[in-house]
Amino acid sequence: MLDIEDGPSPKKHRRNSKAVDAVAAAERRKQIDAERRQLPAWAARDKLLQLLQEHRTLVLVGETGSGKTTQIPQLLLSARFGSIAASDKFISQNAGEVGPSDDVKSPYEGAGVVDRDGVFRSAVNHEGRTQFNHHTSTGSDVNGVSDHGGPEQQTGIRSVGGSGGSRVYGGAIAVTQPRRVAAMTVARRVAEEMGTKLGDKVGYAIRFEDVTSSSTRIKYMTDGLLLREALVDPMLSRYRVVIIDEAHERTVHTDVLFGLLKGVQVRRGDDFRLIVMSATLDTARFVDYFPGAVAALIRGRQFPVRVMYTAKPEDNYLDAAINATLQVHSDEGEGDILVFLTGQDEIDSAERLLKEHLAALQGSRGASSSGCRELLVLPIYAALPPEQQMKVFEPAPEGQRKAILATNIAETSITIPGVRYVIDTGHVKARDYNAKLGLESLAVVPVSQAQARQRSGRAGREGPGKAFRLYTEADFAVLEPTTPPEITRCNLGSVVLQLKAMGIHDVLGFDFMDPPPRAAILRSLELLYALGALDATGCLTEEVGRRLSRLPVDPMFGRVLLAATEMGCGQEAVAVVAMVSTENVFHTPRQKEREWRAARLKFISREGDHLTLLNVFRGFRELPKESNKARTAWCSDNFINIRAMRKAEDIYEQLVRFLGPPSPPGLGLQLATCGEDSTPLRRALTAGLFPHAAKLQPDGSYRVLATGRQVFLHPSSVLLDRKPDCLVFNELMHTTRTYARDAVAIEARWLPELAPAAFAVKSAAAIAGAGVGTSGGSR
DNA sequence: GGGTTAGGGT
Repeated sequence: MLDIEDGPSPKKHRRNSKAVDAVAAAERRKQIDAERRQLPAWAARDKLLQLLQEHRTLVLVGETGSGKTTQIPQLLLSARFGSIAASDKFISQNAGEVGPSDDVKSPYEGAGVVDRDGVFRSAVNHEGRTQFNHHTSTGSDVNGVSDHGGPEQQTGIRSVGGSGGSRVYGGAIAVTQPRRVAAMTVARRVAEEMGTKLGDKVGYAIRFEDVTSSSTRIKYMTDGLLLREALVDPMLSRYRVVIIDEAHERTVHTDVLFGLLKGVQVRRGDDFRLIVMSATLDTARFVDYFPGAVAALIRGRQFPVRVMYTAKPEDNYLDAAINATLQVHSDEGEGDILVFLTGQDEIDSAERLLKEHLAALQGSRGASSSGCRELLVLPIYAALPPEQQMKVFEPAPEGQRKAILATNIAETSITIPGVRYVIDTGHVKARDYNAKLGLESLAVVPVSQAQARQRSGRAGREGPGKAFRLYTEADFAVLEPTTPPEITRCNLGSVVLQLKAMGIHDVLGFDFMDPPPRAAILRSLELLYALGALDATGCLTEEVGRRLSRLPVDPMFGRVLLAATEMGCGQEAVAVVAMVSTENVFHTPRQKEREWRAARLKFISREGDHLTLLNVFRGFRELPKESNKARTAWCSDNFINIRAMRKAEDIYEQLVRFLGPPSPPGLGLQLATCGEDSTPLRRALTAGLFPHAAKLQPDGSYRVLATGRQVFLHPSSVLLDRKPDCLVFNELMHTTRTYARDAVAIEARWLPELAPAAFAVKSAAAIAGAGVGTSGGSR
């Protein structure tokens, strides 16, 4: 044991405190060890390993609280899937001590009544023991794992040119997450569980941060980052196992990875293992997609959530939400209320209405009413400044209850402690993309059943909860089962460019799990051709295409950067591109419109939004980087979102690293400055954004030159009261009308000069293999 | 003349 007795006294003292630390650490390890064994994933480990030995793809359903994300990678490592000796201290210490899985299964036995949609309506607790209830579902349950899913398709694996040949592959385990915070926090936890330093055996990598080393065996990372790695290393040769976690979220990145991984599997054969982890039960899609895949279930640990529906449809969900909040507040026991609304505006007005109601109630009851606790109304959405966001995480003061009015940020991205009641309006503001029109839209639509379940589940994180769905059970039944994958409803410019850069020529034939609309792919090919990233045969061009694929920005903005380096305004262009790659720079609360408008005045450039954003960036950069206080105050005073600014700064620095240095990954380009002359910058913007060039019409609207479409300048644009004759804009967004957002004034005569390919008619409609056409024509 | 869900990038 620990020797705390020898040595001279000063040293002894040090050793003593060290020893105390060591004892504390040992205690902590013991506790962590105990916690691990409580996890359903722990109980499942033998079965899981067996499955993984027999199958190259495992589709693992691990419900909330199953411990899949932290435990499965460690399990693989201990079984040498991560090519590390099993002498790993923690594992060897414990490997022999584990009893039969059934021994550790019992603590989770409990009972819950699960209805058809898999949501608890009520639960029966076993006397004195059950705190946790798990979803039960299909099939029998052995050691917490049950095989389910479709018939195995072992024959589906084809070996092409021998499985892997003599290629020696690396042995690390990659675990992808859709969000950076998740990658960081899970890595930290697992490092602690394994008793190693973060960045040693366990690490993480996200866009601006790489906390890994040559000894890293388990690497948590964002899915987008793994996709980036695939660009350089298409066989993902550093990894013996890739785990795609939260696969049910179906991000664009996971969906592209699926297709790539399928190819990797074919080529690497038995040398490679894929685990697709999902929190929802619909594994059939995954099992059908990956040849030879087998599905398994690890039960979760969630408190029961009782789901309630309205008896009749509500004609105004906002009013209904306010009434429901007040009703829960007056009728239900302790616990905070989480209300799902669709957007900032709606949240602002709900907040106002709720407060009015509360004030009226207070008034009618008189100040002496003591039976009624206070209700603290707190908004949360992504654009809210961090200091206001933080308020939802603070526990409500004694005798008060929080009502949190949230967008879907509270569905997955953040977990708010104390929530026992969820109010689901059944609506969400969702982005969609019309490929034929090249038009994004943002509209309030009904949620999917999966989304409704996710929302309800937020009530059962800390104790039994209740979910109030502001629609009828019949209405729930006719909702879409799941939200369509994002890849089927977004602009594919970057995706197509990445695929091309990875040597996938036939993008239309790429094996997507859910193929995007053909029109969306064609449109992206056209755009990339117009930008000069693809040649007439649909192949990546070296001078433009290859370089654009390396830049972590939208291809149009990448083109702006390349042009800017030639036009002597690289510095400014990098700043502008960094700023437009960031959402929500300006905080524009409705109640304080006069204030934020006044604050914005000093940044406004008459030439457009890009130059206005540049002024903001310059202003921010003048503040000392190390003075958080000064920066926070400046942002707060100017109604500017500090998170957005930090992100813009990170992107700025990353882009400078990519563009400037002479050797790879640097492109060795000159980043000169154009000072106060905006012309070079506006010309560079034109060189990349010309597919979005528009001309003023007599009625004050604009006409997009490439498509002939009528659009309106977005009311947030600084050009709204100036209306230049010609402009380029970042994107079109359809809400109440079709709006052009982020516009800059240009000269019409620049267009044929800077974008001859697009503004001279060309017939490239049937270009080899890829159906590349022209983007627009001259007018 | 009038308005922006949430994520993510070697």
